[in-house]
Amino acid sequence: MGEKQVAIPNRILGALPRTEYQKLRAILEPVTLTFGEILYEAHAQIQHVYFPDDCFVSMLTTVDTGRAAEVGLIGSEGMIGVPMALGVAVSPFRAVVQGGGTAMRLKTGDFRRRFSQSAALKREVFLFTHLLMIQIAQTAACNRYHVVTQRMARWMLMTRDRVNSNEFRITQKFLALMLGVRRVGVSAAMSSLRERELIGYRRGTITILDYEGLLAVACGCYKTVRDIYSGAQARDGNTRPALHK
Amino acid sequence: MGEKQVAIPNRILGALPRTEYQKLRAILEPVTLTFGEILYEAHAQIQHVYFPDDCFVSMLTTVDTGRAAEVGLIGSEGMIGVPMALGVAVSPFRAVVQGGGTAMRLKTGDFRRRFSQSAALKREVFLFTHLLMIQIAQTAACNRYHVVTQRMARWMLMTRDRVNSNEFRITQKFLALMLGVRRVGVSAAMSSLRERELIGYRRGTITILDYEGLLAVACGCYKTVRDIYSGAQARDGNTRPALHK
DNA sequence: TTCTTTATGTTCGGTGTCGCACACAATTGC
DNA sequence: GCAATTGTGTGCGACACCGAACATAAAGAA
Repeated sequence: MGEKQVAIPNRILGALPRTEYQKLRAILEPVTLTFGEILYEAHAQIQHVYFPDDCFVSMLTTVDTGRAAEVGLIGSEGMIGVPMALGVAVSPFRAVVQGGGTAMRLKTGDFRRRFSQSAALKREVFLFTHLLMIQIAQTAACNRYHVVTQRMARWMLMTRDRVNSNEFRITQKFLALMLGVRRVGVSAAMSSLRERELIGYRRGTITILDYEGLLAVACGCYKTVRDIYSGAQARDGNTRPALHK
Repeated sequence: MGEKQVAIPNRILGALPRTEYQKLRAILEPVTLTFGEILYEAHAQIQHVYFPDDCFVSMLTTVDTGRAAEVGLIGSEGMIGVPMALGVAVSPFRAVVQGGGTAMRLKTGDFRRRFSQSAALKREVFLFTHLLMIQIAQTAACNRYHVVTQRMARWMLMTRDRVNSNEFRITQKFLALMLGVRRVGVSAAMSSLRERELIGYRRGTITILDYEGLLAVACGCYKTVRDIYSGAQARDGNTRPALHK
């Protein structure tokens, strides 16, 4: 039996064969990420790739000057630093910690070395890259078609999945920044949801009271992406149904 | 000297070492793609990957039921079938030929084989994957912030670059579908641009009359993405400045 | 030719979001 | 205790876009 099996919160790391993981383990550095911390500035060199345990990170892209919009939300299901897997050491996006917590990280050089040698790591990271691309594309369409209330509900549901809790901290101001709308719009949308008893909130803390109800308010983008993620991650052993030929 | 060097229109294929390309050449199948042709349906198996010569293809993602939005535009600078490079044989998007022309294609099995054996092909395809991701993300932000006229001008400029001509065929109806707006909106925006003598059009044919003027009308998203693309592709021999460490 | 189809132009009321400004409430620091 | 900071709620006019319906114009088919 040997040493106790410790649960690995991060899905990518958790999906690696035991031996692969052990090799990585030695060079993985546990870090605590705090709300607001900027992991990458846009167009800056990537120094580390991060595998979140229980934190989550927003990917933001900038338009014009000053205005930004969230294009992706990454938690324990993924990795921050996907460009490294594509041979690029510059992050096109700004990566901001939305929910504090712990993560494991690797120096870019270490990542590059291990990545080139581990078929399993490649497979997992590439699969996540694919999923992230889908999430970003869905966000593009979502931004085009759906109103603030729907997009906000989607954001809350996505966040819930990533923090694995019905309660999380976010102010209206920050939520407005993520969605790319005025705080006033978020304020109106949130009070509407509170009135319908789908959520509760007070001064920076949001609680999801009625998951199903919120799901009904949110646009289908949430469900679409969630199902693709969970479909890709539903696996027995090494089989990955549907997605792989 | 040997045989005559034929120009390779597709950038990915053109960037391969001569010997690599020769090996691919034997199994590349030249095809003619016509306007409206659907290369992949969303969530369907990928049968071929395509390397456009002078045609270009829209990637569309669906929301709700029936409504779709363009998330990417791919011409001779890229490849259709990026998920294959990530180990996934299912296209998350619908791929529709927007501008007819010729392309080279590979069966998925052939692509997989060659891809796993060619470092150069991997490098080029992964770089393009990275660029495509940036384009999609920029589209997400663009959809959020910019008005129809700006987005439409951006689309025209992107298309111009891909067909390498100031004139191309597209009806208001189709342009409306791509942008995810009403045809009425496109109609108004186009007549505004015509009045300012930035473009000309009649029954399905658009001509860019004033590139600089159109650039001024379009949102910065066009320039942002264009510069990243050309920066990544500016290369002397094998050096790829800035993007690679 | 005439008929049909396709492409483009115009009008209507309704609504979601904008930018701005201001008021109030809760928390923190002194 | 009080002041300062931060978070939230409201009102206002402006405007881009929506859905729908209808009108005109150009191209192709009979």
